[in-house]
Amino acid sequence: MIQKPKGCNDIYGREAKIWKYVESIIDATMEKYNYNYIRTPIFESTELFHRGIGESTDIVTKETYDFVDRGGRKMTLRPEGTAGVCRSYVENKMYGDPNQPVKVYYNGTMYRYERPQSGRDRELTQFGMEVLGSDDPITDAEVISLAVNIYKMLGLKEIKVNINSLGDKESRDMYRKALIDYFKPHIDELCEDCQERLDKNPLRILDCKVDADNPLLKNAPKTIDYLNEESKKRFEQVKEYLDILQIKYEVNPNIVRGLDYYSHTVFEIEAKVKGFGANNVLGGGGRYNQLCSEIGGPETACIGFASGIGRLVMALELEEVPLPISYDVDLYLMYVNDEEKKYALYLAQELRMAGFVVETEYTGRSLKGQFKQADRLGAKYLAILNSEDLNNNEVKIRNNKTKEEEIISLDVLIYYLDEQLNTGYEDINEEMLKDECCGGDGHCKHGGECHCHHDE
RNA sequence: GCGCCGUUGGUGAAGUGGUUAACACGCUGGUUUGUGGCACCAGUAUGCAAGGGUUCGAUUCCCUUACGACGCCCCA
Repeated sequence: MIQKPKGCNDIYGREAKIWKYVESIIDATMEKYNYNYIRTPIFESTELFHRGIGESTDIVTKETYDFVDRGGRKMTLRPEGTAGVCRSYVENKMYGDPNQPVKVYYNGTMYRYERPQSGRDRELTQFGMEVLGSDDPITDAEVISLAVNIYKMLGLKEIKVNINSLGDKESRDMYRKALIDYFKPHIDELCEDCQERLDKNPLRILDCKVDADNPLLKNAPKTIDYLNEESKKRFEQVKEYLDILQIKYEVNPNIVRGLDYYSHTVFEIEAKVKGFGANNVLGGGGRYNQLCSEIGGPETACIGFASGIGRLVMALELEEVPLPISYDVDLYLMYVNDEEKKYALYLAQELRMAGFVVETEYTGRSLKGQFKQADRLGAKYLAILNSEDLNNNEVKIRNNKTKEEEIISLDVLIYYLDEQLNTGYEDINEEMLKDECCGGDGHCKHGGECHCHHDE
């Protein structure tokens, strides 16, 4: 049997419905913040990622999907979205547009050659946004709050925002040196991995799982102490703006982010949901003021954020967030003989064009089988086509909830269904409101007694 | 790149070195000449991930590969 590639997924059924819903919320929220949708290629010149991400980590050397095309060009499936957006900004000379900063968002698949585990696949879908062309801390705050608000709009409650500042390049280099000086005399007290990290990536030591409880880490120099005056002031402003927006955050000096291109603000948003595996970060981002110039453009101050949709969907499921997803069909058309079948085919089209969700029979089931199928589909109404009725220009309609049947004239069928189904929808909406009316504590926001049904 | 555990039908799964691979759900048909969801009856894997090995004989033991799950490294 032909299997899908390792670490890739087929998204279908209920899960696919959730994805579409999540993406619709992302689109709607981005539009409100006036971020414009951007699509860039799924593969780019290998060089873009090498120069953009930096050569220092394992990432570029062994964790990308590289290939040579038929023309001998070195290509790489994009492992992230930021580099492509920056390339596009530079190549299309968007920096020349008087309308600065340029605010864009994307949503697409990324490819990383890694060993799959919980919350980590080889093909993943990320959405993200970038603000290019402003160094004002107000953009840092906007990006962070936009990210948080998308999660909130989706109904996620258990999220935590961690922020930190790496300062400018000068601050960052000083800090890196201070860390190495601090850990070097104590190298034997660190785990094997950390001993290797010391020279390669000392900031990562702070994030080590093995040494997490080592007092050495708690007393290690903090990024914030190594910020120069300007960087410090900048960070304070970001925090002030976040306070104004009432975004809760925690300053976490261990948030370092792995890539070379980050400076100043960096942040991660965690899902604090039970059942998440080792990878519980929904998304993260930060400021990258050097990237555009590194790939050949003008120096451009930028900040961005990216988030994996797979993990997001996982969080929504684990948190059991109620989602407005409908599986039900309005009407299921049943028939037995060929004459009825032809009419069902015709009628289904008419009703669909009139705006109803209509299903009919495709596999020649018995009438009994069709009743069962209608239930599986959650059909609200059944139309039981009968040659005799049809000859009288009528059709038998059954309310599949009350089991009541009525003979309806075909001339008024659309009107009849519209009336019936509209009341049905109102019922559903009222039920949904009830579920959300209190926070689970029994005190109804609308005043009065709470009639919500809570499992606990 | 490293480690650990898995892979039996449409689904959940039991099981064994040896003629017919449990059980349940589902599905299809019948009892019910066009109104089911209950009940009863019947049908439903030429096969136990793939390849190789050990063996008289392997789904069952061993090896390799693929994929899945979880963790490490890394984390964009």
